Amino acid sequence: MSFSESMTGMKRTHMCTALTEEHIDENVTIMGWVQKRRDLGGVIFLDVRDRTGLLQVVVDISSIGDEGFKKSEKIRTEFVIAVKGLVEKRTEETINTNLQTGTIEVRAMELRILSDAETPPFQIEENSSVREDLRLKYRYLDLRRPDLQKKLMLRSKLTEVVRSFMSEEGFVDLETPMLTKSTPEGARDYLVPSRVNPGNFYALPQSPQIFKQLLMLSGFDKYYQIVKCFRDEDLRADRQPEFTQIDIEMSFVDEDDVMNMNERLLAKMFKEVMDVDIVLPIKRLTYQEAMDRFGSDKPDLRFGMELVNISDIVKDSDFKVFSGAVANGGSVRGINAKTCGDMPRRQIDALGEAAVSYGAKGMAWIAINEDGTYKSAITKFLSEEIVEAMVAALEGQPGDLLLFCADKNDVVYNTLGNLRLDIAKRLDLLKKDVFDFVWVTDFPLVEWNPEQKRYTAMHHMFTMPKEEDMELMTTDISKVRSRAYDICLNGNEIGGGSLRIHQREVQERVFEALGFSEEDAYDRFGFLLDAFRYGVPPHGGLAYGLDRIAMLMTGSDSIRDVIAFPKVKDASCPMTSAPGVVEEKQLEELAIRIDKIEL
RNA sequence: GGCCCAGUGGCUCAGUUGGUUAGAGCGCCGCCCUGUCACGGCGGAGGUCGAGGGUUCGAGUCCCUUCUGGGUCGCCA
Repeated sequence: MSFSESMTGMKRTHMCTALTEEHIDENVTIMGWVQKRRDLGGVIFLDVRDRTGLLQVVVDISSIGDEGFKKSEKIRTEFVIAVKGLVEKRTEETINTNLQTGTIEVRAMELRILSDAETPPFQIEENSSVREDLRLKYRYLDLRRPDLQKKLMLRSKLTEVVRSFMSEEGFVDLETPMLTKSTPEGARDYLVPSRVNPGNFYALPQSPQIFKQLLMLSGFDKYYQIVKCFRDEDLRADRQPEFTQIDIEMSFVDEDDVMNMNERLLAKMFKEVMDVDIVLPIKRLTYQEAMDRFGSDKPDLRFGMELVNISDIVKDSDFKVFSGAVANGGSVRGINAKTCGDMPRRQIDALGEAAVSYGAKGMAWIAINEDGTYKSAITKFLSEEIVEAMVAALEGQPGDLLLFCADKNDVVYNTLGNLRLDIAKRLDLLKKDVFDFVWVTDFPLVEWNPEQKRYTAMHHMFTMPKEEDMELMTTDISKVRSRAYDICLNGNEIGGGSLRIHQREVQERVFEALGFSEEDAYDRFGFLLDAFRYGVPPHGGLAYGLDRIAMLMTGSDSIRDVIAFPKVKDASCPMTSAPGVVEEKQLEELAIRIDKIEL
């Protein structure tokens, strides 16, 4: 039986933790949820919770009267109550140092139950260890937990800082369409059927890329938008099908202009939200350097363990795994897992299995015993001289574990780059309170897509090639570098951007190089190419993954923790059960027939 | 789509080589208690061990299938 009283005649005067010793002897009215009740028989203590925190209410029969006390005895966890009462100082012995408001309490003079509540399916408490699927089914209860509230409020603070900074810098906040045109390149689109154009579909934007470029062409000069974007791809801890970008575009700028402005933005974000000082300018690595040293285009610079190329040392050895890889145009590289020399064989084998999952055929290793001798399955294939040179190249010391991978370069990078992270995690080198930024620049313009057997844009098709590489466009496009840049934080890509092509003929050359006929290009991007006839400012920009930044700021392991209502692995929502089937009538109106449903 | 991990009262977990009636803590319900704040005391309810099938004299435990969730590879311009 539901039970509730009217709020009429009561007005909240303070949030729970707004009350301090300065309010002693004041009459106040507080409202919130009952976190905990401690019924001692003749006196009842209630911890009342709102988004600011907890406050203790004392219900005493001498203050509240018979009827009020009787009512209070019915109060249970998560009831919503209003309390009119007197702020009192606690005696020395009854101070609770664990509570922000622990030196005071409110003596209830009048109490109303605004809403009763069933016992929740899990306890509402900080740092819950409840299974996430249950938490997400009852997300509205999960969101009552202080840690999640803090994270979402930090996110709100973050967007507030961004908006104020962008506004001060003269950026214009402009909205772009959510119902737009599908662009088959890149990620899969979410499609929206059109009722008035049967058989036609909108796509939800993967990013406002083309629109923001057109806004530059229109003369808005500086644009930004905090905007939802959609990608119909598989989820990860740091990937949701709908996510939020801080989308930025500027006219008459080069790389340094964009990067400098964004460094100031990042510095302000981290100063005002986290009170963390970022050292400017932020380090820069070229893509090639990032791959060579860290095996990743989003390197984690919080620790060393850099990759070392030992191809020259082993290229003439009799060990075919090594010499063969070099002969085939690949390389042999290693990393030094410091202090891991005593790792049990089973764990080394597990690393080897991980290496295979990263694409390698295997992983070679040399453990250096404390007495300087080696434990290894490969040293017998190599001369003592080569082994010594390998150890020296990796600066191996007694107690170290050296890991090697020999293959094509991209496999070697991927394998060692990931092993480097696995080992760092094991050695607890990934400190969450350290924020190490790096720009990665000079990305290749294109990458080979083995499935489609053609080159596809690495960033996107509007990315400007480097001028000095322009002549390679027709001879060897795989070597063309682009004027693209990513901003990485602790091994996460938190943003990326580029200077855009603003010359129509360059854009057409890129389309052509990517295998688009003029007809295809016009079919898909004709409006953009047309627009380019009418005066285009040189422009460029950047887009941040807001969720990822909030995730890293809050030390969360998943962006689900900084999104109020996230989706789970199969892109469904456990709370609303979206997506769901729709009525036949709706499908008819949209001229859609469901062909097959796999059950 | 592949691989790995998890699923046992409302929640978090334990459960030995397959062997009596499946346990604990928290929560919940009732009674008692006027200074608790992890309140305390006494009593109590609550389980098709995710589901289905199989092996076995006997399955929470072993095997197969499947569902749910998480991680990851592919994928993500």
